[in-house]
Amino acid sequence: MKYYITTPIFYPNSSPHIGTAYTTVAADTIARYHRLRGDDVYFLTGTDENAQKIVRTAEANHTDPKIYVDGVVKRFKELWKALDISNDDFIRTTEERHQKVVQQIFTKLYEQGDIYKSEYSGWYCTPCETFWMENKLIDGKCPNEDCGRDVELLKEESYFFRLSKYQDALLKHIEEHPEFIQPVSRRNEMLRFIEGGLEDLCVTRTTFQWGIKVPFDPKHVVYVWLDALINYISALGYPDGENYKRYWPANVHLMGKDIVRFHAVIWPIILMALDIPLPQIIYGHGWYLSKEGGKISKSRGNVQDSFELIQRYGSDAIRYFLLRELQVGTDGTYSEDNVVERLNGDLANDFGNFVSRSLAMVVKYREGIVPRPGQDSALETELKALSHEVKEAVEACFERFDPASALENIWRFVARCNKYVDETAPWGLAKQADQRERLDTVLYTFMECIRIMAVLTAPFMPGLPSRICVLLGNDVGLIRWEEADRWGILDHGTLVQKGEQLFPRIDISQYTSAEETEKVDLVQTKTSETSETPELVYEPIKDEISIEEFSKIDLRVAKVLSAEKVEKTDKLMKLEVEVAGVVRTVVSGIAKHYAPEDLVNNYVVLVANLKPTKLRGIMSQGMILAASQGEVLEVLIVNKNLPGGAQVK
RNA sequence: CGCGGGGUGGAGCAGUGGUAGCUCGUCGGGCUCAUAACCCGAAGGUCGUCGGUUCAAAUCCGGCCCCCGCAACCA
Repeated sequence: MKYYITTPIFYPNSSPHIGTAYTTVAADTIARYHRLRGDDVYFLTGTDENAQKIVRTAEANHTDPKIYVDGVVKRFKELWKALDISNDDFIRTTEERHQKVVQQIFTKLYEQGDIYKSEYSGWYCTPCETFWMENKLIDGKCPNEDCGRDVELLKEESYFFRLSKYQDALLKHIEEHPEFIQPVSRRNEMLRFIEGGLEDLCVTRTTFQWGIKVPFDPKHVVYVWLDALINYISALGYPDGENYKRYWPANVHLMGKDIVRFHAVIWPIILMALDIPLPQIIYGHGWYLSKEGGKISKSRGNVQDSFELIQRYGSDAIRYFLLRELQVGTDGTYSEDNVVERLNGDLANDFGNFVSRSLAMVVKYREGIVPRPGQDSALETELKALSHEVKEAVEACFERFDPASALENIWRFVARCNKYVDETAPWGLAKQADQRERLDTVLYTFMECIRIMAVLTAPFMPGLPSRICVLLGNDVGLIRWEEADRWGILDHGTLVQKGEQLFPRIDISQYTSAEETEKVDLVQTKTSETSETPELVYEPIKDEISIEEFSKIDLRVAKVLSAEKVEKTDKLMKLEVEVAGVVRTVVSGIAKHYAPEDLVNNYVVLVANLKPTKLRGIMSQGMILAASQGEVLEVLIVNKNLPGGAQVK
């Protein structure tokens, strides 16, 4: 059976953090599982490089987009290698093999009328240099209070993809294939979204050049999704490639829940328009959130360097944690404490310790030679039945894309093995001469338990099998999925060794101090190392300006008369300030950091001559100065009793 | 009323009509092969809240409160 599995292609606008690694680790585990079962697996991942955001980030780093992207892509590949990701291919959307296919498909869709040229239009106010949506206009004039002048309809030429034409066909497909979008919560969401009506999608831009050009109209660049989604077939060599014929349609596209919409709407419609079979399953998993409940992201300052984590705990442990902790379909909590808890509890105490103690006994009581087993007792029979039950449960979990439950089941077996040690008490048997055969059976069973544990965990922790095989007499052929519930596989007479601990326990106190010193390191490296780190912590210093240019900005002290949160927004606060004897309304994005009463009667710094603008329907006349870095924000407050209106220079 | 997810013993989570379960933590005991690991036992929950359906509700229906993500929004 062929099995084609993909991850999304990632935006290389910064290095991947541990949350984004989940999709790839999960896909890798599924891919490895299918390979172990003998399937003909193709596993694809890659990077989505044709985005405007990339250009901006590159500019901020004073470098060429291509050079910048090459650097980040290298980091991605290194990370996947560090995490033992076994992808068969890595596609970059800047590669010719991809661009060629996108252009070909674009042309085809255009020729058959599914893509058409039209205009992307908006009302433009020349003095304000602003586009306005039709519904924002006041009496057909510029809504800017100080302006109110006529606006003109300006158009940007654009190509559109006829999503609407395929809406019904798509709905029909989703309804007829309940497994198409998973889990069900995502499916329901998508059904509701599509039923709400699809609008044709704008698929080109003329305002920037970085990207794939429309072959017959090169001033247009293909825009985001139409380009990105096609990677799933361009990587296979569509339309004539061997791999395309062999692997398409995909068995599953795995992704985070945020991009299910594009995969469940735009992608199937592209394929329908091209008369290509649709992928079988689109699976949207949840996310890792930080302990505080927020998203893991750089702007929140809770991102930890993935390489650092892998180096500290090992790829297998990190993979185990990621796969074990996130419950299917919902969001999970990430924190380093949890990683250590899982590592110590599940991997060191349960798994690693069982391996140690059982090998130690074979070495101690039988000189490391695996004995020939005698008659089974009820205990062995029960253990064997459990291995069968667990194997089947794990297989069912893989069918449902549920690695967390799969591991939970495997650990039922691990726990049972530890209990078996207690029940059989080999140290007692060793003291009784007439229990020699019984001890042989028990010790042999131990070794088989280790082998089975290695087989079951192989897809999740790919570093483990080879390490365990070394302990069990160096036979690399021991890892066969179909033998996960068969017994009597390991030859008696095999010489085993104690070896090193598979998962040494982590000392919590040692690790916390390590984290603190690392923070100091980070600050130091971030300041010295500027070009190396793609994740810029500081905005680059802007270009020089003259004193004349600076003097155009009129900064004034302003007294806050009143403040209130703007309804239905998270960040906005509406302030009444007094400056130079005039009362002004200012809207500011500080509501997350200040309560209204914290600001009233304080003197703040106002950019007094900034062009007013409307925010959530409220006209804001100026801007309050505030310093911010990551999560922290502080409004500049003037303490001496300066009158509202005093100049700031 | 923009869309969606969630509120279950101290913590993190399972559990879609019939004695409320898992992991960690806590307390007590056992064992000594092992990585102060392993095994057994115990304490601890009005399953957010109010109302409804039912012989029976964590589970189904309705109202409300709270948390989170997306979207919007940082002049």
